[in-house]
Amino acid sequence: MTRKTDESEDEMLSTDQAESPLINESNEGSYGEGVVMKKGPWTSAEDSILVDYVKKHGEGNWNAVQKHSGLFRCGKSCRLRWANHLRPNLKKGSFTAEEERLIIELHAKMGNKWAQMAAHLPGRTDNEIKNYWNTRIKRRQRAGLPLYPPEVCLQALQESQHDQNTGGVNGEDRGHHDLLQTNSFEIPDVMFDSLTTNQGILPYVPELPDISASNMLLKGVGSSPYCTLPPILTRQKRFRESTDLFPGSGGSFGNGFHSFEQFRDDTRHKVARSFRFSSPLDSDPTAKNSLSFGVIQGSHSLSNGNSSASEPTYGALKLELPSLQYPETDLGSWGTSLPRPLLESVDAFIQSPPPGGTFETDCSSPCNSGLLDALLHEAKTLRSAKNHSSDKSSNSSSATPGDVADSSTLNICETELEDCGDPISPYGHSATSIFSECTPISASGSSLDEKPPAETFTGVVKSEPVDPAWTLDMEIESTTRFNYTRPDALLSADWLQQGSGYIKDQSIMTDAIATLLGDDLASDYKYIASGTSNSSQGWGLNSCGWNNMPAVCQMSDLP
DNA sequence: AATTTCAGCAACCGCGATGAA
DNA sequence: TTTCATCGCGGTTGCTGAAAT
Repeated sequence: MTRKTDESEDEMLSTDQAESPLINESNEGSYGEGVVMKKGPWTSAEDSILVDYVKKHGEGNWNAVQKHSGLFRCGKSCRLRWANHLRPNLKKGSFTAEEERLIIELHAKMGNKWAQMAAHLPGRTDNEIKNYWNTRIKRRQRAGLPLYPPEVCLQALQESQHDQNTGGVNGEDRGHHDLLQTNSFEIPDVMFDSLTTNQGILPYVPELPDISASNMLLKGVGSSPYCTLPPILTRQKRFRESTDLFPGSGGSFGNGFHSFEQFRDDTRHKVARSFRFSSPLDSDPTAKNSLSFGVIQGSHSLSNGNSSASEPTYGALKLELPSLQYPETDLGSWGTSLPRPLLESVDAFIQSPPPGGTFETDCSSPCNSGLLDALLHEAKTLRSAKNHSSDKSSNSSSATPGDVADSSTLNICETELEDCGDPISPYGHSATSIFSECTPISASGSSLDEKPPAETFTGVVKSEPVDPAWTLDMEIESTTRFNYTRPDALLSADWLQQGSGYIKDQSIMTDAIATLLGDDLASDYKYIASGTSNSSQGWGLNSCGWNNMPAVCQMSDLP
C-alpha cells in the first residue's frame, strides 16, 4: 500500500501553480515577515526548486531557501524534504529483511535514536526507520508477539551480564540495559495477592531488580517486548465502552456479584495500593533507582509502545523506561545471583518501617519502589489484614490511614470474592472452566511467542505475519533457551505450582477481573492468567496480565 | 455499493543543542 | 555571559488508499 506519489499529486496541482507562486491557499501556514509559508505535501515544482537551490548553494542555511528561491516553505520544512526525499542516494521502497533485522538490532542497542540508526542504514532516513518501527510495534502488539525477538533479548541480557561482570557501562551498552528494562516484569495485582498464600512456601525472594510499579502502572501496554497487547488507548476505550455493559453504570451485575462501582473501587484501591510502597531497602532517594512515583503524565511510551532506550531514567524526568531501574547492577543477574531470603527481607521491612508515613495516596512516594518491596509489603499487608480482620478499625491508630484503608479495602474485596465460594463469575464461567477453556500455553515450554494470543483470542486479533527477519523457529528456540534467565521462571515455575492457595486466589481474582473487563477483554485476560498458572511461562501473566490491569484501572479514565 | 476501519507514510511541531553575535 | 538564530532529533498528527464490514 503506497501513498499516491508526489508526482501524480503534483500533476493535479501544477495547473494551479502556473499562477500561484507555489502557495496553496488551503495550506498556508506560518507567517514570517508577512510571507505566508505553505504547509502540507510538497509538489514536484517545489521539489525542483529546492533541488536546484541545494545544487547551487549546498545544504544548510535552510531558512535562506525561501529568501533566495522564492519557495514558500520554512527552512525546517525544506530541510526535512531534502533529507527525507530529495537528497541523492536515498533508497526507495520497503525495507529488506536484512534491513529489518538490522533495525531491530539497532533499536535494541540504541532505543529510539532514529538518526543514529539511520546512519547504519545507508539510503534510509530516520523518519523511515521511525515509521517502520512504530508500525512494527503496532503489528506486534496486535499479534501478541514480542517486540524484540528473544535472540536479541538474550544477546542483550548476556551482554548486560558481561557488562556487569566487567563493571563497565559504556554509552552504547546502556541501550542493552534499556532493552532489558523494556523487558519489564510486569506483575498484576493478582500476583501480589497470591504471594500471601505462597509466602510460606516461598523459599526465596529472588533478588529482583527494582521495578517501578508506578511506571508499570503508567506505562501502559506494550513497553515490554514480551507484553504485546493492543495499545492501551484502545484498551481504555474498550474498557470505557465495556462499562456500558452494565446498565446504570454502578448497578449490580446480577447473581449477587457486587456492583461494578464497588468492584471498580476495590480494584482501584488494590492497584493503587500495590504501588504505594516506600522501600526500607531503598530508602535513599538518591539511590540507584531514583525514579520517583507520582509523575503521572509524561510517559510517551504509550504511543510508541517501547520505551526510549536512550538513557537511564532518573527522577521524574521521563517515565518511559518501564521498570528495571538498576541497569548497572542486577540486570544481568537473573537466575545467577543468590537470591535474598524472603524472611530476611521481610524482617528487614518490618524492622525498618517505611519512613515518613509511607503510603502516599497519590502514589508519589518520596522513596523508590521496587517489585521486591511491593511484594514484601503486599505480603505484610495481607498477612496483617488477615490476622486482624476482625479488628480493622482499631488498627487505624497504629498505621497510616492509607495503609489501613487499603487493607480494609483489600479485605472487603477478598471477603467478597471469597464469599462467592466457588469462583464462578456472573457470566457463569468458573475459574476452572476458564483455565480449561483457555490453556494455550502448554507445560512443555511453549511460550507466548510460539503461540501468540492472536490465535487464542476469540477471533478479534489478526494473526501476525511472520517477521521476515526473525522466523518463528528462531523465536521458539531462543525463547526456550531464554526461559530460565527470565525472572518469571523464578516467580512461577516452582513455588507457584506448589501453592494451591495461589491458584485459588488467582482464579478468583482472574475471574473477577475478567468480569470487570467485559466479554471481549475477559477472554484476553483469562487466557493470560491461565497461561501463567498452567505453565512455567509466568511471563504471560506477568506482562500481559499486568497490562490488563492498567486497562482496568486507568484511574484517570474512570468516570 | 457505501461506509467504516486500518495501515502506511509524509509532514509538522516542540524542544534541546549548538554556535555566532 | 547572554541572547538569538539555526539545526537536528524525536514525537505526533493528518492524509490517503486498501481492506473489512
